[in-house]
Amino acid sequence: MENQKKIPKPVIKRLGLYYRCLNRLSDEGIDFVASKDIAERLGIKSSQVRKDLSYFGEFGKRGVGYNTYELMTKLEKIIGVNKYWNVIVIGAGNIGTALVNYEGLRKEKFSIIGIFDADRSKVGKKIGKLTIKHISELEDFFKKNIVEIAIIAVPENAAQMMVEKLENLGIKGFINFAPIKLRTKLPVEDVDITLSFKSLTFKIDRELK
Amino acid sequence: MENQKKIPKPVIKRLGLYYRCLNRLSDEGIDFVASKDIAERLGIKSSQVRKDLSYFGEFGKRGVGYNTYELMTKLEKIIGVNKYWNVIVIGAGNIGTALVNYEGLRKEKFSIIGIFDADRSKVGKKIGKLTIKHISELEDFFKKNIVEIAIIAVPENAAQMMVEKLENLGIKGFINFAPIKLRTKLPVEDVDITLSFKSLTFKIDRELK
DNA sequence: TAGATTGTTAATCGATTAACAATC
DNA sequence: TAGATTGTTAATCGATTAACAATC
Repeated sequence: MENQKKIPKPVIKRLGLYYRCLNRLSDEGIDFVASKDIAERLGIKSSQVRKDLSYFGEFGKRGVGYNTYELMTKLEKIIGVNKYWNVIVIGAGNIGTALVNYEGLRKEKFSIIGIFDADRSKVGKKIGKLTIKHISELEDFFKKNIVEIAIIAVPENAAQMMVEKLENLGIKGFINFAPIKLRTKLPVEDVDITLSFKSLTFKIDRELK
Repeated sequence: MENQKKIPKPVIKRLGLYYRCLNRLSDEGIDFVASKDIAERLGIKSSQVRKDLSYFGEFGKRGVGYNTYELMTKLEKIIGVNKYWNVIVIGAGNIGTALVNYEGLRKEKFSIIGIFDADRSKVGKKIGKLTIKHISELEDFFKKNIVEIAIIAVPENAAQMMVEKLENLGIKGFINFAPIKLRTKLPVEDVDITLSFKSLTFKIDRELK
């Protein structure tokens, strides 16, 4: 229920953290939890937890806290991981291969159902249970499968072209590993581990925390 | 030169983006660049570029812009990637293995010089040019090598213990892949790809950009 | 009831941006 | 000089936090 107020970007990032935290609490057999407890585990303020949740509804009981399982289920729906998402990987290089092998994704409701590469010498090779397909097979693949998310793991110069092709085929969003800003009207999440390393060295040199 | 004013967190994140952008411009043979051009490539405002840079000095020429190579070199020093950093990986699972194989890190001045695991059945196996060592060999390894950064790629329950061990051995900072908040006085950068996926599905469901 | 904790408001804090004098 | 673009100030915008009435 409730307001269609604009959700601040930092809140979106924290939703996943809350969800993860609730999962842990649930595993630990904790049935009720106060915003203060969640905040402590995540190293933030309890008022921030309450404020963030308030964008989506009223999930707590005053004087008591939140029902762990109930809030977890609510967050699951809000984030959209109450169902499996079909994902394809574009680019069977180092990153693409690693992602297909990474079982963590599937656990979090993301199923990689295909991997594609432009290099014909890679086509036909197996990665886990998947066989690398050629880029030219994409169109056909979209006809036979529901594909929602594409992981862009191709070199920089090929990324934008692939994005346009996939947009035309009806993809819904991108996880982008190419070190470039993608031009698209669809949602994109950029991932660049080397940027994290650079933030770290900056902090180390300045003795920041 | 200049002020020891506090650097806003978002600025730290953008430094790497600026550096990357300057690298491209340099490759493209562009000798001078205006803040407007940098901003356009990154999808931000030119005043933000100028303001961000101003925390570290005056690098431009009015009416002209910035000398690409010069600014790149300055940023390199500011970020701290004007030298190589020695990195070890803790945990030879999926993520740890992928990182050792990922040549992108070395290109960005991060050399992985060791990988460690608690599982003795993995010890002795090769990943690229490295041989997996047992956790118990860490102390000795620190005596024989300069180790600055540790990548935590072990399961959640082992992460905090490893952090404390490494802190005692004199590590300077952590890249953390464990889905947990590490308690340490040293700088940490958390990396969690599944969080990016969750932000994406949230946006897809709400038709946000 | 007494104690605890929510949901929300208002105050504070921090980051972004427009605007412009300085100057190449 | 005329035009362009910086570096910086001040205004705006957005996010966090403290505080507290509501209520379990």
